[in-house]
Amino acid sequence: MSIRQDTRHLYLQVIEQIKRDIENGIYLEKQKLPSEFQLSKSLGVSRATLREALRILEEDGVVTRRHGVGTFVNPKPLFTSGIEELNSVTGMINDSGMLPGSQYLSADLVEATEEDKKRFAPVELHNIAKVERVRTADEQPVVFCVDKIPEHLIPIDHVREADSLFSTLEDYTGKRIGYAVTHIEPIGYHERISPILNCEPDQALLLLKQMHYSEDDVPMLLSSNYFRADKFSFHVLRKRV
Amino acid sequence: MSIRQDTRHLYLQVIEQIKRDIENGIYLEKQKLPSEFQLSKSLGVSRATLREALRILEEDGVVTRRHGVGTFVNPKPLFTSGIEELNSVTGMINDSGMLPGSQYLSADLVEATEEDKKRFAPVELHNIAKVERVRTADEQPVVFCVDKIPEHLIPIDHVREADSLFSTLEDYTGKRIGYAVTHIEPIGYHERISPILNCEPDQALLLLKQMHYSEDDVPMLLSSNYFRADKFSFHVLRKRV
DNA sequence: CATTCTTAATAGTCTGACATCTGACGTTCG
DNA sequence: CGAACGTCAGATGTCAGACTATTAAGAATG
Repeated sequence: MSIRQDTRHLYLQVIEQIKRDIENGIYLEKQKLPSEFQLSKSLGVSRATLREALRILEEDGVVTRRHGVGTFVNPKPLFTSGIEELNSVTGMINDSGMLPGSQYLSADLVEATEEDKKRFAPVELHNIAKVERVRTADEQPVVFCVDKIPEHLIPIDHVREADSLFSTLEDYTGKRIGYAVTHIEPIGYHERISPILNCEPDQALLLLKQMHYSEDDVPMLLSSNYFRADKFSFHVLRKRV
Repeated sequence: MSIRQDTRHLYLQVIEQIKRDIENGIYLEKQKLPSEFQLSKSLGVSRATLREALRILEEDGVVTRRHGVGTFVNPKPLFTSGIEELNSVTGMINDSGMLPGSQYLSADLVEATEEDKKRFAPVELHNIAKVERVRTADEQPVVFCVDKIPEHLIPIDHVREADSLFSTLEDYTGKRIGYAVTHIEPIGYHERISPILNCEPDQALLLLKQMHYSEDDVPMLLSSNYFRADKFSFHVLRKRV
């Protein structure tokens, strides 16, 4: 038994607790939450702290607050797991109820190109591990992946054994991947990749070229994923600003 | 002189004020903001209110807060105007410093398909205006658009004259488009559209199929935009959840 | 010189109070 | 009877001040 299980800030824990409670059906959609006074008592935090948590939840669209009325649980988003939610390819295949797999085409230590260096800046790098894989769902090839990882982050031997590069990288470095800047590009036909994915000539691919960063903004992984558009569909909630 | 200029909640005004100050260079990138105590004094609000504002700014990635150290202005938006920011095609072309234009191919009142009805649900519709246009930037064709608008929202005559369907629709209905659910799809070669956009056979297109909603969630416009991928680039900040 | 201690500054949290808004109910008056 | 108004309770919004936890940097120590 540790003295202190959770050293993170209180308001973050409160956010998670409330999200959990909504998830678990303790607070129902469209229903009013207990008043701030009651909630702060039952959560064991001050009203000020609770309010910071509720602000964020409101900002995230989880709840709606109305002055003089109360705080209400928003109906579930219809549009979850859009493209703005970052997930590993393994995770995406898992989520669709299929069995993820990998076929290694190559895994080499190569010299970083100028573009690589620019992308990974300000981290200095000379050699990078370049991994080419075909990702499969129920044995069928669906994604072609080119991943580049700075040499010092993970030994190349580990890379070869990994099924999910994502979690291997996280386990090994102890850092969690927090976000990725992703460029979206359509590919009509790719001389090399399309045949590998068993694509008909008219089957287009969607290329997501992503620079992954740790939660503290350290560049960790540059990957180019070519998705068969008939196997994956992406959507996004675009908001007017 | 009104009794009261701004009836919105204080913390919202504080957020805007701080954003303005950052915009205007009063607070510089990477620099530390004044302490919460000082800031609350200079803004004339309580520390609690200021903190709610700072929380949101942190959540939005505008600032970073470090316990015991201070609040810092984040270096800035490498990632602005990603795909999650909804903008009309006219707006996008404008933003890139080019002259937007439209070429009408057709504008007819047609019967809604079953799929249309499903998309626009729960609004009931029978006939919809279907508009096909080629959007140009500096006279060059860059986007092919198919827009569908429920008949009752806007007379078809108005549609034909409109350069920006987006703003015409907003002006006419008095409702502002708030967001759009967008499906992302790569198109390799389109028999009809590719030639219209003067595309080489290997030039892929990016199709954004969007259902636009007003701020109060009323479906207003269904549009399919085929972008020349060499003329537009989209990116998105994907966050781990 | 390296390590530890002290201290100042700052964000995090708590308490209790008052202000303002909303919705519901009851009263008044035409 | 019905519409307008008044009142009130309960909720979120805002405030002031105090205390805690964390960090960084300088001082003291070995």
